Amino acid sequence: MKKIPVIAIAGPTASGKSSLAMQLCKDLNGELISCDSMQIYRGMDIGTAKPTEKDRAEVPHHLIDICDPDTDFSAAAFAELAKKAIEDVYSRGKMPILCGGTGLYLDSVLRGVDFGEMEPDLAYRTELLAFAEKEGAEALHARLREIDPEAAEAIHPNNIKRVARALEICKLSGMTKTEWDKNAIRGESPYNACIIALDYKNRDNLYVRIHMRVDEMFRMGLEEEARTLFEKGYLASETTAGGAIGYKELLGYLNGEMTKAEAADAIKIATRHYAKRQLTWLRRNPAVHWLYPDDDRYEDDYGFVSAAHAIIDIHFMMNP
RNA sequence: GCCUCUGUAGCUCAGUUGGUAGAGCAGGGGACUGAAAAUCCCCGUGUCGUUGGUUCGAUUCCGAUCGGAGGCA
Repeated sequence: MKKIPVIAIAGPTASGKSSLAMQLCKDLNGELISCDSMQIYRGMDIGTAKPTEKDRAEVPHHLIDICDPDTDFSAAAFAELAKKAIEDVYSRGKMPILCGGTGLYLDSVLRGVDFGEMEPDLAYRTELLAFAEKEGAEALHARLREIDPEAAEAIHPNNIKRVARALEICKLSGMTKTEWDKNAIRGESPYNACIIALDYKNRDNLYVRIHMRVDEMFRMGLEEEARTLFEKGYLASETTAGGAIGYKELLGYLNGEMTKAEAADAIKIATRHYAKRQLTWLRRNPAVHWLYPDDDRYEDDYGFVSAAHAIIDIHFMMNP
């Protein structure tokens, strides 16, 4: 059976993914499918650098603003929705173009992981974290080692979140996490994906873009947006949305614990760290085609976009 | 002009009772596959302001000198 062709634009935050993806959508009669763990939340617009109304009117965007910030979301839920979106776009004769910085989400979609039905067990999670708090991280890790030594070997004892997650999967699935993973990733990817990832020759160029973007967010009213979310109780909770960069750092300022300048600085630092982690995630994937916006050989934006087209053309020529 | 404090890693600072030094942050690298903008792991040689002296040996003690902060005039 012929695989559905898709294009994926990945890369660290503020690298220029969105504008490249937008241009490709226009050039290739495509629709954009966001793979971003924070842009799915309504009301978090400025801090997550969501595409503008104008952009969204020009090119259809999928999987943005699909739930409220207090919703429990997961990579599995995302993969399910993304699969439907891709099939929908493709069935209408358009090119699905994925774009986003959440590596786990992107991979979950592209690998065609079969997650199956399983609701998260939040009560058990809390219980495990409380256990680690009281008895120590080593004690929690020992519990996992007893049930699933292989998974325990792979996860550092200090990483209690992931140790707890592994135990949760064991409990819910009735098998070890190691076994569960083997079952889930057995299937081959249903997509013929051309993955392009952006990086900068000079890391400072990326960081300057990040700094400018954060300053711009403040000018656009990030503070007001954060205050609104804060008042609705969205930021106080332990939800995924509450961990979003740009909001959690502003909490300290809204509580009067730091100045606005200090909060802005904290946002920039957190964003730089995040960008670095995104690059680490992408670098281990041998399938990605790297593209450098600050490469001297691109005289202008047009040259850069042309390079992206060349990569896409070659990919689909060699993988029809 | 005099007195006191201070000058150590990109930044903030420890420290060496004289045997050339170490934390946090920043920065770099890595992991990650049903919470992921989350979570976790690894990486610290720098003319110890400069210059004389004492000493086997000084970043550490003494003198001078140049920056910085404060006080008295």
